[in-house]
Amino acid sequence: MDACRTILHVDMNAFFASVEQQANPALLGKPIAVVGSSHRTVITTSSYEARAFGVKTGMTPWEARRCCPELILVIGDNRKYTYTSTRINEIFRDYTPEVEAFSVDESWLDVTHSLSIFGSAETIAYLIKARIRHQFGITCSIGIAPNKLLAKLASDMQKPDGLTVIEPENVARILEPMPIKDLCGIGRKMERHLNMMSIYTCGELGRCDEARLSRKFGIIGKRLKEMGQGIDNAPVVPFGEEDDVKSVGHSSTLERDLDDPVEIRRFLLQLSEMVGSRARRYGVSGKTIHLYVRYADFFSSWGKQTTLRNYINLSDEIYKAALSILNTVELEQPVRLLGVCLSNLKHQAEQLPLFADDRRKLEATRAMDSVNQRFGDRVVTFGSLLPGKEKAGSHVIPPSWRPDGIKNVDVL
DNA sequence: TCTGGGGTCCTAGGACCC
DNA sequence: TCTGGGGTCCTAGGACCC
Repeated sequence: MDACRTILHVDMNAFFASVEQQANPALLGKPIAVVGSSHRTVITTSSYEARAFGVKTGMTPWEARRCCPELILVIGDNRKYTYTSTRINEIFRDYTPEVEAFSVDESWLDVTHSLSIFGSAETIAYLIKARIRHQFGITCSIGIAPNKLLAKLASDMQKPDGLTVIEPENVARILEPMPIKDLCGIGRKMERHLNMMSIYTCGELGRCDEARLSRKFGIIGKRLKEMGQGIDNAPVVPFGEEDDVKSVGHSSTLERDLDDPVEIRRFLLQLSEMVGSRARRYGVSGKTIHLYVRYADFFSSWGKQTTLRNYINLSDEIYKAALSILNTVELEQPVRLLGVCLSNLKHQAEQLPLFADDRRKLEATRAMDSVNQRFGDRVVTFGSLLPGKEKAGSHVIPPSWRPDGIKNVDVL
């Protein structure tokens, strides 16, 4: 096998909430939760003070207030989080160029080749913790281990402000009693399936017959056994070397359920414009359009996709394709959520359209994009969006957000 | 006052071609 | 005309992560 590596996993503690508490010292030491502006929002992150009352991610503000009547709700400010996340990742790169952002608040660092410079992985971890605390006033938990899987497991073992080392010789002892769902990649369903096979701990998973796992889970079987043994050869993939983006999508829950076709179409156009402008910024176009609808009852929903002959990324072309899908369906209930996603992507240099009309359309799109990039999304938009009775509520970025440019979106 | 948003990967089944 | 197999592309849906 390959040479022994040393990997750090850095997990920012209650990231969005901690950033807000630093930005407004009146919130320090108080139970707070970060939410979106829509009345249909959920808790994105809560401070440790709030978690002590049982406040959890995904709760509605109403549920959260029931746990914690003093809870302070803060509407998320994405610019603060993306700015802080980007600066923190710059700190990481002072210690190794091999930094992979897993999400807005988690990164892996391969420090194997930095140990001789800084002495030890623990030293690097302490330096990083001190700098983040000094510069941003927030804490993180760091795991140190021979691979990404174990480093992530380690960073979860002490929160907040923890530092946990899993030495190669201790892997088996630590994994033996560890519940399988603590492994990144084993969720609720997988846990249940494994439990039905009498597998509850990583130790049991690691000893399980590979053929038995493969019969049940297919090609994942081998991987599952390895996970139980703490084996993970996945490399840390640094900035700019990731796989190409595979899809670009936006979905949004409406402020109120809609059944007016005109309003539904207007919202669809708005989503198409968001998808299109991001695809153009990435320099990608795609030929599969996916439309997703969730109905008022929350539980029933459907998704349909269509694949075109041509690659597109202009907003009105995306809209047309999404609308053509919508038109094939008789809506059964008012609509709660709409989503549009562009996939089957091609990274391409832009071609000048053949016809003058199309060239003018492209120029108008570029002008619109450049204004929006300077002044924020949707300052300039299509006329039919302007009546804007149904403005989308502002969303807190999903924690899976990564700084632009982390994904490889270069024009070929 | 019920229940967010952005992704990736995998599987199964069907259409179509050679 | 019937039969089978492999490869590719497509749609639909589910599981997982943050």
